[in-house]
Amino acid sequence: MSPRSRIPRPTAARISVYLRELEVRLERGDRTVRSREIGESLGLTDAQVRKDLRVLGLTGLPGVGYVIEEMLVRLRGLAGTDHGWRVALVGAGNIGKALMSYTRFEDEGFRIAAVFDSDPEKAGLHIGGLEVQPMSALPKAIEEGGIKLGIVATPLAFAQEAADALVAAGIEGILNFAPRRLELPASIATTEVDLSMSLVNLALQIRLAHGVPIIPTRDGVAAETLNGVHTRTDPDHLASVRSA
Amino acid sequence: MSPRSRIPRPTAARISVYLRELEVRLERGDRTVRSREIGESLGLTDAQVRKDLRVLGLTGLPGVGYVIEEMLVRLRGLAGTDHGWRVALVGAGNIGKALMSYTRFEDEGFRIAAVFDSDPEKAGLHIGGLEVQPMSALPKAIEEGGIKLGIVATPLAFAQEAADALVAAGIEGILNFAPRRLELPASIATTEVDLSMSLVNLALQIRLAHGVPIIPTRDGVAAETLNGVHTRTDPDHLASVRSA
DNA sequence: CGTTGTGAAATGATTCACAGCT
DNA sequence: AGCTGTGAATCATTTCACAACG
Repeated sequence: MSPRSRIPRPTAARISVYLRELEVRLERGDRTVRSREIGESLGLTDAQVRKDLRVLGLTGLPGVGYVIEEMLVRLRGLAGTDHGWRVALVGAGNIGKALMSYTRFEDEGFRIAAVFDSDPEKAGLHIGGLEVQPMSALPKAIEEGGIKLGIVATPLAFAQEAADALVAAGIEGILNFAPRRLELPASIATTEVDLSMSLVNLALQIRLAHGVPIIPTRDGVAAETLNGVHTRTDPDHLASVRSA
Repeated sequence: MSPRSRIPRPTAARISVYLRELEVRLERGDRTVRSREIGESLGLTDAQVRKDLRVLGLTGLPGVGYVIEEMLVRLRGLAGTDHGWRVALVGAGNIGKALMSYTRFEDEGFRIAAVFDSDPEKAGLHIGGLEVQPMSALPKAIEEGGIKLGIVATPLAFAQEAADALVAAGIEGILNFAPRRLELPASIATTEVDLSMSLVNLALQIRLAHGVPIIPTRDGVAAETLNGVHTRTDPDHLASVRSA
């Protein structure tokens, strides 16, 4: 109960990256891996990798490295993807449909267990083995289905309403594809995937790397340039923004 | 030319977040905004917001705040979304199709100008006003179309090949939806959107917030708990991982 | 006035470098 | 002989606190 150890935020943000890297290496037939190898693949120093793994409760064998299978068990245990998460999807539009046929969710320990849409036209539709249900069916389905995660893939205007319905039904976390921040109780976890903003970030990387001129508006002195963010192979979420 | 000022990485990662926040406020009819207001919406301190804005070349009016329109011009100028980016999409599967009908790209200054798929079945298909072209048409279309950004939305097995084709054609940045790191020259910018990993991150937030027991394998002392990452309203990409 | 802009202090994360283990 | 685990040093970012400003 007493929190003795904490996971630094940057470390937490890297867990999913380690997970995917280790899955690739195991698939490839490797049984162990050195911190330097992981670091090279991911653009981190070996010391940083070791520090991360240590704080995640993973320990290696001097002279050898880390046992991949052991790491996977640990990391999947941390994420709970070993015991399987059941997920509710709200929104059966373009993005929703793409998610329904995204087979990789299953591989990583997630199952879309129910799909909802407020459009009566869509209710009843069968897509990818799932029947689209009306929003009225949501509370019961979530409670009885043991569903803990929700995905909001609705149009912008309906996103908050969808989120509210999920929260009211007792969901614990929301993956939000709508291009807005959702108003949520602090106890609900969220991750955002804003497709436009991903492109904006990509464009920014390019502009900043090339050196965009800054004109410090204050005193007349002008035309500095700034280098920034080369960030090859960058991933993830869990950013910058602190808790309330 | 001489880089005098640099943008701290965390600041760079927040630019797109500011951009979206300001768009919402302008739409709502606000003309100015205080650093504290932005901070409250985004979960940052007012001082941090002011520091960020300053390094981005934005300056406010003491006693009043910042002029939203001015900020938008500046930030869009930084991202280059004012002059419009042309984008090539590779992969006309489920995700690709969803992206083709994602109208928001246009609003934010991006236009999908060409779509390619290696599957001859798909070539010739018209989706959302665009004709799916064979991969052989890619180099010419990218060069002649002034296309600088590429999106990889292919199956896993074809992702690297798609990326190679884009790079060979002279693309500057890639938005990657395939669940693997792409092998790319250091000069190419990338942003990853890995849908499964987004869910993993969400699940991790929940588990870590609840306090997951860590058993420090080294000495027998067991069962610590760790609090971590509450991260409400978290966005973006541009992470943790450093450049090579 | 209330809010910006910013040095100085505090916090947090990464890198270094090497002792210790297998 | 090679690689882990980790204190100590460095580097980066955030917070504090307050003078300057419209």
